[in-house]
Amino acid sequence: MLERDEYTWNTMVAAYANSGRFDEAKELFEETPCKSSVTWSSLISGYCRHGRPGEGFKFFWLMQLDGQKPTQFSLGSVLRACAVSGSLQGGEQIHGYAMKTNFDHNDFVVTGLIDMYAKCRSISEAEYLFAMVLERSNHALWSAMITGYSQNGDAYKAMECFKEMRKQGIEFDEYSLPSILATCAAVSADAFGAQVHCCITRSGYAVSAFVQSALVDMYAKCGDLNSAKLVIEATDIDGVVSWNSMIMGCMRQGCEEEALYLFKKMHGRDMKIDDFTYTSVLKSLASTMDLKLAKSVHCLILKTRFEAYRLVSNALIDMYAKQREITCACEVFKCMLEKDVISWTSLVTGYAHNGLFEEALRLFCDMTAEGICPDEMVISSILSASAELTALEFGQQVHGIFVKSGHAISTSVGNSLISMYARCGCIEDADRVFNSMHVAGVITWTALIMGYARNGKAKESLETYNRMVASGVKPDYISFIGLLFACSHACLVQEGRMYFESMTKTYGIKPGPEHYASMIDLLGRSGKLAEAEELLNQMSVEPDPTIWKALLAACRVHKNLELGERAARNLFKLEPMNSVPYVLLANIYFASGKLEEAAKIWGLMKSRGINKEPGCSWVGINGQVHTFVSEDRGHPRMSDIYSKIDEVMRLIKKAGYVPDLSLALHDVDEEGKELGLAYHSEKLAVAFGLLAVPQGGPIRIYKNLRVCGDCHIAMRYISQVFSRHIVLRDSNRFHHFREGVCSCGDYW
DNA sequence: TTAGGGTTAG
Repeated sequence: MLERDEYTWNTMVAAYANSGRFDEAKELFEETPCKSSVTWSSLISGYCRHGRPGEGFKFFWLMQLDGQKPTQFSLGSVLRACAVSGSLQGGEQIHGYAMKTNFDHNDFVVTGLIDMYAKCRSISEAEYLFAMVLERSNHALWSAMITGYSQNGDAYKAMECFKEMRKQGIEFDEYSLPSILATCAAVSADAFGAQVHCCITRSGYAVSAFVQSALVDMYAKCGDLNSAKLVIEATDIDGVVSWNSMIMGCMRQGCEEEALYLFKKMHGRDMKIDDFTYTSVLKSLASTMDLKLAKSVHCLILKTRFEAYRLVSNALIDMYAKQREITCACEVFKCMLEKDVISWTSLVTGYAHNGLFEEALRLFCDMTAEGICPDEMVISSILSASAELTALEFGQQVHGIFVKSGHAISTSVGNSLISMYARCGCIEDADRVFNSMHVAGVITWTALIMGYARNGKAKESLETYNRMVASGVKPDYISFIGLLFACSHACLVQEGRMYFESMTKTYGIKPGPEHYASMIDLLGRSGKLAEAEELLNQMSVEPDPTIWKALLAACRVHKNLELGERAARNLFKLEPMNSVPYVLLANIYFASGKLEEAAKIWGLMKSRGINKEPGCSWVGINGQVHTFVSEDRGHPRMSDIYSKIDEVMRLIKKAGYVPDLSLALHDVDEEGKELGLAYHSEKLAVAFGLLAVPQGGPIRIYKNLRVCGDCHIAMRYISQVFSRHIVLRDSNRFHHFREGVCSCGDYW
């Protein structure tokens, strides 16, 4: 064997270690006859660069045991390893050792320390070290500090630091530029970014791929796609990062087609395509609904083995779920070897997006059982699914899990909690969450406005709106849905008209179908059918089914046959299989004495094979749902329930309740009618609630259809006679019965 | 011969 000098041994160890061939590097290292600090540093640096901080650390301490003194090289390497792996503890240990060995004033080591502290989220430590440096003539030192501020989300300080660096006559370089541009991108500081761009053009750094991609990303994030494109076209560099940023930028601006075109162009040019490219492309595909293209991109991902990247697979799950291909989403999820919280979140949200709320809840349980700690995204998502199912107990448990996780309640979790509690009829809890939040944005306020409206508290809803405006938060499209909903459910005609007008006049928001539906409901039910019709005729878009339904319901109350017929005919066209317009129209005929016409509608309904959805009420107790239909005999405690109903009827009649026999079936005698009413699903549910819910607790009943008028009266009496808070959520709204009074004021 | 700071993504 040829004699090698120390120089050659070291070069060889470094070459193997730096290319990640650790077995060979270690073997050579062992064979090296006189190991110097350079030999050690070469091996340590290799481990630290290649994401193996544990081994880097091990050899660093072995080096000291071997009697070698640390150098700026070995210290720099282990600090980098700590920074990359986020190991603050390890970094602090090295900091202590650097002080002991008098390296704490070495430029290389201090830069490494600043970088390590900043990346370990201890920006004040980094700031302190930076302040302690007397002679700051070093690029890297400034660069580390600027990046530190930037990555810790302090854009202002990053920009100030950049300006101060320039003031002190230190030139920027290709390292400090991408950081400052990323800061501009994060806060959309396009004016500052453009100034930096001018400096770049003059300096010649525009040819650096790092600088170019940071510039493209800055413009793309600030929404200036043209400038971003010009930056790409200005040089011959075909950097994958620049293209990725461009694709993301197009996607964010809603130009998915353009994003996909760029991807095809990359593919056609045989450019490098990476995991970032695929995640951005999949995100674009999620909103295009182009399943064919989606599948071919999926094939490409499989062919190039990019499904091994968790973020790519997560994006695939999300994309398929949004394209309503939940089976494909499940397949991708199942094939993943290592799932993270985002993988689970994507599928949980995907289920909810496809209306599979029970599956979403089940998957969330599987996730916690697997020991995955839920983050705020999945918490928000699962709270919405719980709200959809009015699964209060589940929502409460999720709230508990989140509190236990020790995370502070973020705005998105807070908003979801308010909405969940309000939609489950617990408006007091919604209000409590609202008051505990430090930041209330328009979504937070709107959740509470809508919550009060749903729960029959129109006054509080309007008050909340006024408080929001007074606090300087501008209402949005959805705020007005809540507000007008509140007005319509409390018959506040004056207020409704005023808010509806202010929507366009003060805030420039064009009313949508939801706003019209509330207004027409409000005007119609308060008997102003002509005004309702006028508003309907003014609409610039075609009225949707909700609007016609509101009008038809109003026509039923006010017995307006002509308008009712118009509304019903429109509904027959728009929703041919919906039984509601048939039933309502038949009722209008019936009430106007046109029995033949009524019978015709019933016949029409039958001949078209449309069935009236059977009324059904349910009560959830200890995680179990108890469902009742009218005259149900299927519940295991039926005899107790029927005895309780007899008792209830006896007691509430004594208190003044008179059954409304007009709401009973028409073809039975008086006694039969009364009994029929007594065994409506709502009454069976409340009787069960009285038996099963301990005194003092609210009885929560859910009904798939609107509550029957007689049951509504009975609930009022029951709440008084039995001193119970009864919460009844029907298909339309919440009714809170307390001491003989309903929150809806009997207007519903 | 060994070393410090940089861009894109739910």
